[in-house]
Amino acid sequence: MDDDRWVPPCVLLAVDLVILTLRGSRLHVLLIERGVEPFRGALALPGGFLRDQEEDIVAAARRELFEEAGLADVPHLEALGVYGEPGRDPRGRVVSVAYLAIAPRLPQPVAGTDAAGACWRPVEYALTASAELAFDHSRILKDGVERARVKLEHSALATAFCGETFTISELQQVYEAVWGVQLDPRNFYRKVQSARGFIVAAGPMRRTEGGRPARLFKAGPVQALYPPMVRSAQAVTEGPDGHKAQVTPEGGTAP
Amino acid sequence: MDDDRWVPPCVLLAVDLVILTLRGSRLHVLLIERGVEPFRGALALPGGFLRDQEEDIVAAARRELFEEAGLADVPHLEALGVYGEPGRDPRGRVVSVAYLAIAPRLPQPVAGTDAAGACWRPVEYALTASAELAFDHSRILKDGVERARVKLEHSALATAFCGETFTISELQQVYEAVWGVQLDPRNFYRKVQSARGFIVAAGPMRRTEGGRPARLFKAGPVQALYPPMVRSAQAVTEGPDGHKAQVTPEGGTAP
DNA sequence: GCAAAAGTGTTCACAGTACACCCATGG
DNA sequence: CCATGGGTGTACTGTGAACACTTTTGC
Repeated sequence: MDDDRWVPPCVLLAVDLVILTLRGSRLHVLLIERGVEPFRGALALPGGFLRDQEEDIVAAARRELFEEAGLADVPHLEALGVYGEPGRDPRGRVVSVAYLAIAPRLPQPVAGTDAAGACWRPVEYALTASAELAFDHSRILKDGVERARVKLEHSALATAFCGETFTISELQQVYEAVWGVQLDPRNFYRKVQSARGFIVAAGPMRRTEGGRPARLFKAGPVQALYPPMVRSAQAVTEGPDGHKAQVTPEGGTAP
Repeated sequence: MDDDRWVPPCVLLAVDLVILTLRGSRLHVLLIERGVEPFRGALALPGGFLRDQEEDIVAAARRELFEEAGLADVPHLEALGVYGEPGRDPRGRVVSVAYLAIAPRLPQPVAGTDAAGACWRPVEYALTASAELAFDHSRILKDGVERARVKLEHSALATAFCGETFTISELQQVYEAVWGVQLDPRNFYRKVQSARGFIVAAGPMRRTEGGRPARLFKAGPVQALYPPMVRSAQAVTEGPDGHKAQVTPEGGTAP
């Protein structure tokens, strides 16, 4: 790879964060308004450079999250990918490591030193052309949302969107918001309980808001879901004109 | 993220490659024997540093693959992850981007400039303690193999292990080798054909080696498989004492 | 009682498995 | 004719979707 004289080139290492949360049954992403060039004034994912040579990459991600949006204690950061094409950043060769996190109702973020403002935006809005994020952040966000959708099927991630304890219908709202579909409450009820170790009863307590009180659950011990929560069938989505349409994997309408 | 005086730190960017292929119905990985320090003489995944500031990361991966093992034309490199803990490389702060590739019977690799030798090793062997790869390459290889297993379920990746055209039982051998299980040929035959766009007939030609000639197929147009090839059931694996045992997702034995 | 949400039971269709059986070739 | 692997038909079984129905609360 190198002879003794040749010295490998350096690159600037950055982190970017896709932080997703649920607000009012819609999926939101944390964005900041950039306070410095380049892309000053544009919306972007929170992130920034490594502070020094020794800083761990995940640690840098947590630090930036705190500095730019005042958020601490975000539970789990999952590596999403690397974005390092030459030319993606006008400041030079910047390679960015993207992380994905998911959390229950997070507090209103506060603007930090390099960010003129931090805010939650619905992901559909953030992905429209009118929002146009800085750098290649639209791409990163798109990858992050897709990753979240897939993870919901095979991992116990959905409970991370909820609070300490939750009802089954609250958990259902997570799936509906992230997947953008409607699910049958009765079948969801059983399906989620049949996944062994996914959720466990949290005391005989009950909480209410409307009809019959619901049992409370908390996240179970397992990470990998079996059987998985499959997304293809049973999924019913709102059509543009308000009626319901079957979602098929091909994207067409089922016969 | 930075004030005007502060300059972000540089890191050395490397690439590592997990190249998988099938040899004699077993899954093999491409390894090199390191010809330079550190870890001189140890086995490692092929890889190396970016050549210059402007080089694309995937391009660097392809270049290293050619330089270290003489392999060109490896079809598709998929980003596997980033490995960048401080201390993973004694030469300084090295952040490595790992790629995964999968290919049909690749030629015998040739040793390159920095590699004393390049060779195919069965993955079970490469993952044992006795093989002990350099750096954190055991971890990367483990992640790569697991990724390949999962991708076989949901994507048309398996055809990439085969040649231009292949029979259905050849395709089955791919699944059996990567998953480490045995499948029922009759059911596999139909299942693989029911996944729309996965494989398409390749002419009325037939090829033979034993019994009745088999139809030839080639890779179809789709990337995502529907329905997916599920791995859980129907999977029968050889027990240590030779008899067959049911594989359950929990790893236990089915009742 | 009525509305609303939680939770249960039951039916039906279909997908996955197992396996009997037929087909096409080489020796 | 037999061995070998390719390919088809079919019965059984479990899971998911659909939906009727009961339970428990507030008003």
